[in-house]
Amino acid sequence: MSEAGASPAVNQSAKGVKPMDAIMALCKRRGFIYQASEIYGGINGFWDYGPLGAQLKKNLRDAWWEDMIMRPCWGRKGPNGREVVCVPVETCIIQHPKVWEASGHVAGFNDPMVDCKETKGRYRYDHVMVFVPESGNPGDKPVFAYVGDQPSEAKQKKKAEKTFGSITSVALSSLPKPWDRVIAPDAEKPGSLTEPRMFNLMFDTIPGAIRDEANRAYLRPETAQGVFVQAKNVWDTTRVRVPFGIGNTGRSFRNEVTPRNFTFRSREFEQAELEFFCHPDESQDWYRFWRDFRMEWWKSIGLAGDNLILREHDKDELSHYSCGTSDVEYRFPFTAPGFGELEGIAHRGCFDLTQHQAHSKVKMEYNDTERGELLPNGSRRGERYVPHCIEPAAGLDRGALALICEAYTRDESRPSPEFMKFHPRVAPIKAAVFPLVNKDGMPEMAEKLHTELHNRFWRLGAVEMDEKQSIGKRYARMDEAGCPYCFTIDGDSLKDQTVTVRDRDSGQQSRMSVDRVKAFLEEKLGA
RNA sequence: GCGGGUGUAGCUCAGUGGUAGAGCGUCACGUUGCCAACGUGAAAGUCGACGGUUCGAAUCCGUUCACCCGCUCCA
Repeated sequence: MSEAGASPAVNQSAKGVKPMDAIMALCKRRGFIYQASEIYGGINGFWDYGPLGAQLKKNLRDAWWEDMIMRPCWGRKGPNGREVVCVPVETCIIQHPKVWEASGHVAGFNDPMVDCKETKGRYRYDHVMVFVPESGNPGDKPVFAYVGDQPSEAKQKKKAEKTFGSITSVALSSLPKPWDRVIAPDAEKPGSLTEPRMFNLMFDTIPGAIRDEANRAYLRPETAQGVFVQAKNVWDTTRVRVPFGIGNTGRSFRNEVTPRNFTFRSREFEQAELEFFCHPDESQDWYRFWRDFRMEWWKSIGLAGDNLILREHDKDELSHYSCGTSDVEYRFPFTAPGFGELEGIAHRGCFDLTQHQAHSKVKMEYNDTERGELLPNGSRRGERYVPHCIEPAAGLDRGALALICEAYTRDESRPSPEFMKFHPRVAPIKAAVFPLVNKDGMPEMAEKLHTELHNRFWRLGAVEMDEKQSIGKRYARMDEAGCPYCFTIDGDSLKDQTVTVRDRDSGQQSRMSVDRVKAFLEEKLGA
């Protein structure tokens, strides 16, 4: 999952932006999100979920698991005309350090690095050399940076000789800053190199009782690599056939330079990633398939308005190995009028498996017995290849935050102006039961209904009973928690066994037989 | 990383050197017959933390932590 950040405004004014302060206050007040270690003053970049937030996030995670692993894409067929097959794994936060060397994450961890703003290249500071005129004085002409033994060396040398004639090379570190006349290795314009910086983007730790630097390991910065290093085991041991997906969810850790924007950029966060493996020839079809489905999925759980967009990366934004990447982006109050990434869907080609094959010396080729030459006996010879991979990688904390922001609604005309309009599927409290008045047999009948509903729906979320204070306050409390349906037992209920159901969003009430309540909720909750 | 702002009860905030406050929420009792109703009462804060000045600090000074906003950054 990349970090594209907010994209530019697209014809949207900032008006109608919800107040982030009020959303954060509600999150605290109602127990959605607390600051981590709050009693000690908090810790930068870490957040905890309270009871409602934990259930909300669980519902989001469950929805992902159900719709991506258990019944992928709601049972629809993939571009190959067959049902989509996905299996789960659960891999460790700490992997062998070589995993992160192969993935490219470790590069630049221990050494000062310079970045190129133009090409997005990153170089070890002490590896960057510069061609300068032999006289030592380039005047107002640019000088040419390169990295030894890289293609950039010959290219830059040619340009430098054309500019200065006889040249010599010096270390970048010997040049005075700012380097506004330095043309970076693969860049066109001068001045694109940043100051050298130490990057400490992965958290590290030292497994083993004796503290020994040689044992240094890292907390994973993404769950995806756990899938790649086990992909061969999965296709060797589980009878899954390409094309198929492997899902992995869990915590990841990044030492973000600037944690910001509530939980949006946290140092500890949870991902839900799918790596979908397919034949190279089919990869473009699968890429489009997953991109479109993931957008549709986020809409289905309540991000249905124009605050959600699918943004295809420009060519110059793509990683060098990717031939397509899209982001599902949400217009958060703090990114408006721009957007922030919820999920990246990347065509990763065979980059990751090839990298691990090279570093581990373990063949990552898949033997596809549905392909290859047809033999006289009717079977196939089989085709061996490194599968290509489509990666829909979602951030669950960002997803939960988007659900919260989208749900937050203020309507001054309502008795309870502030309420959370969660989609029933993700709402942490699914239903509540109230005795209109706490006497005359109403509490007993309410308790009976509450028990019945709880026994039926506890797997999905809370079913609450509230008999305290006035009926209006109880409705308001449930509105703020985002509970979609409240059932009230009144005097008539005891006579004719009916109850009223109140719809959170409209405030409308209707009466139904108490026997029908369970079926009503089953339908509304899709249970 | 730079600049600005904020930090006092669960939430929103008042309190500029002399007894720690309000509204809302929460809880209890009573009342209450469908939308944050009413009455009475209660609980709840080492004033972000540490240090300094002072007879005395929520208040002044220094340091620090956290959050928000704008730049920067985001392998």
